[in-house]
Amino acid sequence: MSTSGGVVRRSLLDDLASSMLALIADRKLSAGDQFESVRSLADRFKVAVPTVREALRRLEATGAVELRHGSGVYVGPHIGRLVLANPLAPTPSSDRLIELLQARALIEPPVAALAARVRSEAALERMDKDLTAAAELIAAGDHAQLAEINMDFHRSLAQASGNATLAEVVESVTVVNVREQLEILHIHGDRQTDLDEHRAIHAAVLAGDAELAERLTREHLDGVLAVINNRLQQS
Amino acid sequence: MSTSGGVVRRSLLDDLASSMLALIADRKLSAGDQFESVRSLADRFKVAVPTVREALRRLEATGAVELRHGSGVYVGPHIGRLVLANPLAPTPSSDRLIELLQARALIEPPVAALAARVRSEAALERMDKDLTAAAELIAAGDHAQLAEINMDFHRSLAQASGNATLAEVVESVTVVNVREQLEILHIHGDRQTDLDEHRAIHAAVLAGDAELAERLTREHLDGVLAVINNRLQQS
DNA sequence: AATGACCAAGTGATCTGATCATTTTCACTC
DNA sequence: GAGTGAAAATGATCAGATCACTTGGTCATT
Repeated sequence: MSTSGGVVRRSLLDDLASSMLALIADRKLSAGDQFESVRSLADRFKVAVPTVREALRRLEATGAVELRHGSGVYVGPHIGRLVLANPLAPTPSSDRLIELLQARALIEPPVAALAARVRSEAALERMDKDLTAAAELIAAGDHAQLAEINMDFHRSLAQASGNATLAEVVESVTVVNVREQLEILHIHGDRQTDLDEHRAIHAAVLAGDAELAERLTREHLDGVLAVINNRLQQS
Repeated sequence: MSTSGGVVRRSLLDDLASSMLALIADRKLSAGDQFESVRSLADRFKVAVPTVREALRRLEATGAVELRHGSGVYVGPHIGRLVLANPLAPTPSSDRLIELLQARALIEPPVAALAARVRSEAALERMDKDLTAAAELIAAGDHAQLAEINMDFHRSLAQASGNATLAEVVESVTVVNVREQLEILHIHGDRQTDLDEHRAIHAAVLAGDAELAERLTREHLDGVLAVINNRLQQS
């Protein structure tokens, strides 16, 4: 009896999927590491290749593994996460978009406050990098990239709270589809204002001023929400 | 040219998956509706059965569809959601558990406040039902079921906010694995106290007292967190 | 007429084994 | 030593068959 092979029976595919996760855990693999070939897994678990592939697709759907054509199966970036953005989510309707932003305006300010108290080292540096990158992208006029980086800033801010679950939640609600939706609606806030506000939030967090960080984050998101509400009423 | 068949090429499986989602959307199917048989989908998209199944497994992983042996393929309960609890998440460690509860203590109070302002009809009734059910389960001594219902109460509370995204976030952080973890750690709060606190929150929401609802929810979750911290230090 | 046992069709689950496409490695050439 | 190209490893997809479960209807029993 050991770590591998020989599933215990229950529904084959369920068992396969969890056995493979267990295998990854046993080997202490983490995101990016190579796992094991499809054929080898089929041999190990005594099942056919298509069955293994179904199980892998299930894991792949949530970012637990990645299948790279011609290369192999790798551990995915979202292994072990509790909260996820639905990878199959449709681009949100205007209503859903507003709802999403309201949710962010509710959640992120207290997260910023916590971040100001905790000030997780690595995340602070990441925020700084995000701000630098954003400034460059504004100068270069690359608005698509800028939108990404701005979202990154919010994610870095959440990571500074030191709470991985909160970081996952914020990551999930700063989902990229939103950018597409904003572009469809031709909504663009004042980019320089956004950057300034982000800088102010960063400074507040760095200074450990929780109340200020919370207030600035709330005002920032409420501002974004106001812009969007305005534009939507116009159309 | 029409709604079905004939994918546009990009990576077959990606296309298949999104084509199937598009098909579901076109037919205006919603959770629980029967979709289409695997073989029929294979014919429609001119691909082999195992390929269709891989795509279906991908959709299944996030609750977009369900495959019922001998019966058919059905639309899943999570279709269209933005935020999800990772269905493959491991039972959290003690640290992760505390983190999770801290996240809840941060997020849920403002959600409760919003709920008190919005008071979405259906959700209020659901909260009431949850409370009734909880009282009965306490009497019956069914602690496992009770834990579920208590989580349901928190989800119903979030739904009362009228913001689907917030409801999804709260649903994701009230993930069921936590119950297992609590049982492993032999942590049980005072059940009657929990029920009383839930009732008080419900009353505050019903009365439209946002400040009170927020405060009570915060105290409630901080209390749960305190209990867990105590027990963990003992061991 | 109501009930229950049984059968048959539909459908998902899994297998076998082959072929194509992409990536990676490495020996060979220049 | 650098570039090139074949070969190996590996994922992607196909085809068709068989097993297992669900469901609805038939039919005998009561």
